[in-house]
Amino acid sequence: MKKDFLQELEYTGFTARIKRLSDGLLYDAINVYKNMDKEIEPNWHLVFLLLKEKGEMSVTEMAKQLGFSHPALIKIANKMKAKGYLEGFLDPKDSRRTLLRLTKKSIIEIPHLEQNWELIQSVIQEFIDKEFLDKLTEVENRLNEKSLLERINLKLEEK
Amino acid sequence: MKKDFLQELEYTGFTARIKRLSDGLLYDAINVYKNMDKEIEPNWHLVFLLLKEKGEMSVTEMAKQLGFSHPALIKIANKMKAKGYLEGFLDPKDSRRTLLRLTKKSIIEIPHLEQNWELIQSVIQEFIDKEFLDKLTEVENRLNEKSLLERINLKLEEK
DNA sequence: TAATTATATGTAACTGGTTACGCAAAGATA
DNA sequence: TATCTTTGCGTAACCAGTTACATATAATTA
Repeated sequence: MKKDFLQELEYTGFTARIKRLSDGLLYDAINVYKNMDKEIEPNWHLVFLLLKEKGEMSVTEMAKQLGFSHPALIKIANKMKAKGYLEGFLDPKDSRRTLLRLTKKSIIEIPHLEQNWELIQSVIQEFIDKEFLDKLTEVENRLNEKSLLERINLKLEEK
Repeated sequence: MKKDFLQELEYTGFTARIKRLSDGLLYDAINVYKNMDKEIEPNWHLVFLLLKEKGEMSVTEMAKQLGFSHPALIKIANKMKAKGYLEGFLDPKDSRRTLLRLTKKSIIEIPHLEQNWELIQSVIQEFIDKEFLDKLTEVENRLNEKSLLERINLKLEEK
């Protein structure tokens, strides 16, 4: 199997390869959604799933769960609100917090959306397997314990 | 091991997890470089390596090798030129092409930079292993054969 | 209770990438 | 050779995320 430049670099090319993979998937996903659901953007998917499961959540909680900064989540939420999929209201117990929940429109449309998600999921299973997901989880957990930045600072101190 | 929301989603969370990993590594890398080499940015690394190996290359070739769009590569190259690490000149055989090469300054500084790269590489080896890289290569190759987008369009046609 | 500190949200400015477009040179074809 | 098509570069406009900052409320402590 012929390897490309980044693949040949082994560990050195790792970060760039993950970025390449991520960007590639993202731009494909944008196009997939463009064809399937004109109104809906790819990263709304997880917002739907999260709120479907939890009912309502604050901005910060959601950002943490999904791995975004809170300003990023606010931007996503504002778009979804503008299209009528999401509504926000003040937490009566803590008026600093804005809680978000799905609208009726979302609830009605979710079954239709789920068909698309299932299709996408079945395609993802074509090119990744359980083993890869497990390895990925290991990597995530190691980085969660100690980030790349922390690890490098430690090494620098050692010297 | 406690799983987070994205990890629990299995295949559905895959794209988002790759993105989370990619972004995390990227922002860490920015901070690492901020501490180590004030002048140098993380994604210059691969430009140095590529030109060190190939001597000189055109903008489009480099973009393809590194998985960027050509405008992205031009931006990176312009920054590197501004700091004196890179120089461009017209290809005498094809005056559409701009060839890029490393400057003397780059050649002199590369040994110093290599120390940092080795340190980073040794840290990457702490949280990924050969097996993970191999699995990643498999995934890349499958997607190279047929992208996510192509696979989904095929599935849609089947129906 | 008053003052301080911490947390939640929202906005602004920035960044690293993209796509879209225009122009010039090279290659292919009538 | 003259025209058409393709390729390569560069710029402009855009986008999804970030960090930094401001403000308001809640929690803690003197």
